[in-house]
Amino acid sequence: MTRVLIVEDNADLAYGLRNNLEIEGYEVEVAADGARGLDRARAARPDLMILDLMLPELDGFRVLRALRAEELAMPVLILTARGEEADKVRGLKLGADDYVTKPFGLLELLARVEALLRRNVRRAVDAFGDVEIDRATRAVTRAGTAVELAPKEYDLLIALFDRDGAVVSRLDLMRRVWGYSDAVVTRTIDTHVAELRRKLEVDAAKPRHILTVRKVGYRLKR
Amino acid sequence: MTRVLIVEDNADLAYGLRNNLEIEGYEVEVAADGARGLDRARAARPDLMILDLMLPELDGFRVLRALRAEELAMPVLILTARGEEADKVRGLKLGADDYVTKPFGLLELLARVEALLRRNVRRAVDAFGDVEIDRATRAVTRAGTAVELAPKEYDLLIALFDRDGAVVSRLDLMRRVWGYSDAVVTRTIDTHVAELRRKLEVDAAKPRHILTVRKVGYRLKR
DNA sequence: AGCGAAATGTCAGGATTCGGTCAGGAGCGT
DNA sequence: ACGCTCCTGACCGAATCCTGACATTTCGCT
Repeated sequence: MTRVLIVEDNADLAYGLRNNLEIEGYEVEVAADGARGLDRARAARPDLMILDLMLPELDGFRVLRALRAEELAMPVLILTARGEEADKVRGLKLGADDYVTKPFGLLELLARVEALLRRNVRRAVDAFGDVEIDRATRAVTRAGTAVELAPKEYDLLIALFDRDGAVVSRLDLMRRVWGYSDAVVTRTIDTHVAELRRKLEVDAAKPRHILTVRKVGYRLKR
Repeated sequence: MTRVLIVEDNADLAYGLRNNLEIEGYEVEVAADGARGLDRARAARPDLMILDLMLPELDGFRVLRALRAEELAMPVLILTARGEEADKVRGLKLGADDYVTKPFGLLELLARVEALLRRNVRRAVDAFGDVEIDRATRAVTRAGTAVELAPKEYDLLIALFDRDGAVVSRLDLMRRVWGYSDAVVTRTIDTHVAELRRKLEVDAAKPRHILTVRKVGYRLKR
């Protein structure tokens, strides 16, 4: 499910957007000011953010800057007021991916949202080593032969894969895969990692892709 | 220039549709009631009609019947209210070519408009395995012999088919087939899938096309 | 190098969740 | 009233998941 975060203080506009995006099949969350938007971006890691630049208190520019400083890399579509050419340019310089000028046509906005997501979505088939992942069907193959992954295993694999080789902390894994907000002390994560290694590594005892980072978490080396 | 006639009494909705269709490059005309719609269909001979079924006075069904009686053969896309299964089926029987359930997503509507206009040129028959789907008549055959599908079953099949082999989540199915916006906890989807398998699979216990993706939904493998 | 604590790996059974199946009943059109 | 369709809740088996005990590894410290 593709998740979209709308950061917009105008409740009516936000409501309209939410409705239409939901009808298109997105999972939508709305934040009414910049601070909350930033919080939700950190916590929920949406796939796309729609950001009004004109916000009370913490304005859109600062939200953008903070986002990029924290390396939250989701595409951002900014909403600018008509004629504010300078805002638009400044927004794009700060790392926005596209802009829409208010008042905008719904269709235009939806088209841009789709375009951004499509551009951002990795190729339909991801791969590392001799493992291939087909996200459309949730099918995984190793050296060409199908590997049956249980749901949690697949989710875990994706969570690791999407971080592009960077370490994913246990807490992050708990959040992304298990939906918990706090760390868990059991061996749950390790067990699933072990299972993944068994199924995807040539030698599970000497993993070459699914690596342990002691005291932190795991990472997936391509 | 492709011309579209919208027959819709809700002025706001008609306005929104007109705008978006015009942006897409169609020439659009709006009629606010059935009688006027019929007049314009006769006089302007549009390439496609978008017809709300719920109209004051002369309702959509009568417009449809009159159209077909006069052998005005342009494709007709009907707008039905959520849950009005019967209306939809009745409309299709009266010669409508496709339907969209309100509230609908613009992108979905545009996609269907395009599909209808395209189909007008060459009528497509979809197929997977030994199953064939004729969208114009909602008829399905397996190994050449007709299979009777209930409306929900057909809609479900189409929802799966249109995703081109990708997984369709339960939530998506709920939205696309049932028009709900939130997940439902009952066995509704599963029973209908079971029925589809019974009717379309060689061995329903070992489905080769309609596949379960645990924790997510179903997918249709061609 | 040797030690110990902490972190991670391993494993197996028991608990849980999920999907398949079914029958009953409501709703609706004929 | 009848038949068709659809929804629902209960039941069941199987897949999946979690857990806690134990083994092993890692790493800082002496």
